[in-house]
Amino acid sequence: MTGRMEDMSKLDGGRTLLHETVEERLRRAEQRYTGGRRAIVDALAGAGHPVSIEDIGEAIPQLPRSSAYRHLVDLQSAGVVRRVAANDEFARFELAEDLTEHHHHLLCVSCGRLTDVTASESFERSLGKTVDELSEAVGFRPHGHRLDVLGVCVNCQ
Amino acid sequence: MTGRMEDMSKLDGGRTLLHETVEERLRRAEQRYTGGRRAIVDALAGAGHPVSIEDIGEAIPQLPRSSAYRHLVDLQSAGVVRRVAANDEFARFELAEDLTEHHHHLLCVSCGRLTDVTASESFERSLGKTVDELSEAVGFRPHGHRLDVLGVCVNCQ
DNA sequence: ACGTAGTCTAAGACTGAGTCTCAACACAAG
DNA sequence: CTTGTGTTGAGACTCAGTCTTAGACTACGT
Repeated sequence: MTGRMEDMSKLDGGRTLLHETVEERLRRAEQRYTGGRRAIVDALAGAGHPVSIEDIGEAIPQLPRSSAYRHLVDLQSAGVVRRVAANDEFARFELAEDLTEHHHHLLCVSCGRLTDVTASESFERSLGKTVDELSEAVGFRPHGHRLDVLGVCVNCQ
Repeated sequence: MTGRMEDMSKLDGGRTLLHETVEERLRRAEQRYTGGRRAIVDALAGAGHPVSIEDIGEAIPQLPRSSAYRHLVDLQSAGVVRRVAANDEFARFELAEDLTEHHHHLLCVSCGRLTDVTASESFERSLGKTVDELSEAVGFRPHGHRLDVLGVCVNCQ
């Protein structure tokens, strides 16, 4: 980061609560909530879909890649960020599920783009039940699940 | 591959049909079904879960990595093999869905291992319906889906 | 204010999974 | 056997992601 980042925390909407929660989690992990980290959280919160390192580089050009990677690791171990595997070679990142709402992904097999979607309550219940059944059968202890729909997005059709 | 591989196609059970289908698909892609490729298909068919390059290297030590990677690319474009993204940095590979049966994965977040599981008919119907609804809402054209349960496997508990 | 101990950052060297190249090889058809 | 096309092994190469290091910042005690 060139110099400082004091103008990074642009006020906006209900984001204050998010930042407080993140700060709290980082503090618990004995980490500081610095400008670079805040900028990444802002980028993730504003995107509405998992973002790649490339996206982050475009959103925050002042932030060196090495710093971005390091921040993402720190944010992950503080439980703020989750790594998402797409089908290409690039990792994507999104805010931890309990900081957003439970959702699934549409994955475009042509351009690799991910889009967030939320399913109905009743489907989620049925899904949860199935997940438990499948896990129990082999002694697996489930922490969560992910459902990705593979296909072609509007732009690529 | 050192020399030839004529002793690679060990007879076994219902695998003959699989090999015929694979051969047909490769021929359609103007590719030959050689010993190295056959060995990879055998390894995938026998594993019961998506395998990493590492796994393939152990199962077929004579096969150089560069050849394994190339074969996997060829098999993918012939529609025989599918690449599976785990949550670690390593790619895994499994036979295309129409060569096995539709299934989902248990993904151990500790060791990265994937296990195949199949869900009930009725759940699959409900899942299919939800997938269609979610896709239609944003003009996405779905080709398929994947459901991964994240958690800790028996060995890692 | 001032030190100072611990944390954070930027820059770039480094690692390694996956790709590419190329010369040698296998097979099919004449 | 020869010629054309597809295949193979070996290793060089790429580049996303990690590690290292020297220097900058922050919190906190005095």
